Amino acid sequence: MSQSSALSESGSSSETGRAAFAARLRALRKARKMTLQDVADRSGLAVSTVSKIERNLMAPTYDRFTRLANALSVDVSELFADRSNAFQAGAFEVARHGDFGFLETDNYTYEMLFPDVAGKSMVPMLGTLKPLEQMRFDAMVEHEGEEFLMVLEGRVLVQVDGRPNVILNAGDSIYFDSRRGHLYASAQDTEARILCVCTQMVRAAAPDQG
Amino acid sequence: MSQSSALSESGSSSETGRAAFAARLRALRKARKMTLQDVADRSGLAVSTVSKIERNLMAPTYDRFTRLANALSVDVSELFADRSNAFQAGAFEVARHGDFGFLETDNYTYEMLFPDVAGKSMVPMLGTLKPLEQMRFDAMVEHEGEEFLMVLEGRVLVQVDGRPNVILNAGDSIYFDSRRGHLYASAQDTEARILCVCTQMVRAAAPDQG
DNA sequence: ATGCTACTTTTCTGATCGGAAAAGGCGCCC
DNA sequence: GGGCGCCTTTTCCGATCAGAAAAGTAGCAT
Repeated sequence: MSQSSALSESGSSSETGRAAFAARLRALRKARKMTLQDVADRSGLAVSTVSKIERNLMAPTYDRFTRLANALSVDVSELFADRSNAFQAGAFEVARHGDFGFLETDNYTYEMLFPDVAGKSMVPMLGTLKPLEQMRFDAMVEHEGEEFLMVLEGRVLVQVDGRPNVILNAGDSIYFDSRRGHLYASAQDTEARILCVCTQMVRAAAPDQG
Repeated sequence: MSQSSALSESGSSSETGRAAFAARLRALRKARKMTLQDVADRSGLAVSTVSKIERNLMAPTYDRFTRLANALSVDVSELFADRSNAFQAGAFEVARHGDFGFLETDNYTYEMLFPDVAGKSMVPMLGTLKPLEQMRFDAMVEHEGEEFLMVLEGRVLVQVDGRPNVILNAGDSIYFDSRRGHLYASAQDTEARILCVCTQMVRAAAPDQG
């Protein structure tokens, strides 16, 4: 008893998601049309144990945990992640040229590709960059994840916080940690076109309402 | 499979890699210059518990588990995955046009971009596709992760297992689950150029060497 | 219905976990 | 050396987990 106040398992708020986990576990088993016995055999656990875990009557320890993942042949992380609106297995989507959602900021015009594919682990977008003189320079962006940029047309100036500026020509590319502040601009007086792929959604960087 | 192949758990029913897990946990804490007390506070666990877990004297249950991940502010999956050669924080690398490692297969010529950046979560590559008639069709590739493909030049035929074939023109792109077998080819009698980004390393698909 | 079979839940007991407090280190200052 | 923080490990015991076996539930024959 006692100390658990801070942890408060009972409170729905600070749940560690065990209920969801339990449900996921059962769902995974059912999806494979396996019985408790099957899972028990493949994992080396007792049937009763699997049953209790699935009904959230018991919190499995590390070992049972990994064995369960193993028995269901999923990566352990899949047992934790809520994939309810995750990338759908077997997903497949085509984006025709010009077929996308626009995202306009002070500095950029981005065309988000595949805006309808939820939970994808990469976010590809096409960008049109204004010339340097027209840019606001207080608007460096930083966000979680990694970023890949390739220049399709024109010349692009890339500023990454704490790194020397780089000029990229068409066909050049750059890969960096998005957590560093970064900023792109056309390096000439015409617009440039880029393809940019992030591993995480970029918040529609509020330009100056800071 | 994927990640921990090298770790070789061997006996499926024996060790579940807890020792490695324990070590990783301690390493993570040390890297953050946190004490057992710190982790205990942030996780709501007892100091002794954290100590025991780190020394592999105890197998934490689901709840302690997620709390620990939380306290160390890592994703739970990171506690399982061995990131010994992970992406370096603040990484930043430029690839000039023509500056890459070649990867030649029966069907494709790929140019891996940023081959030296280890542990990046996206693997971008440029590809030159031979015309359809010259392709081997028994060599569909499938691998973990997701895949993004954009056509830079030419017209490309994309076959994805269980999906209708698609012809992409320059500027078109496609996003799909790489676990479905897939195959690209130039849809005309000249070569096509593509940019392809995967979320996982593509094994140098041995075409038919058993 | 009765029985049969396949699957799941409950029960009960030993094993292990989890936490508070006590006991070790260890470096440092006086 | 003794005292003193700081961090870690050990001890001890209640709480929880884990498994074997018993009991319950459901489908499906006869």
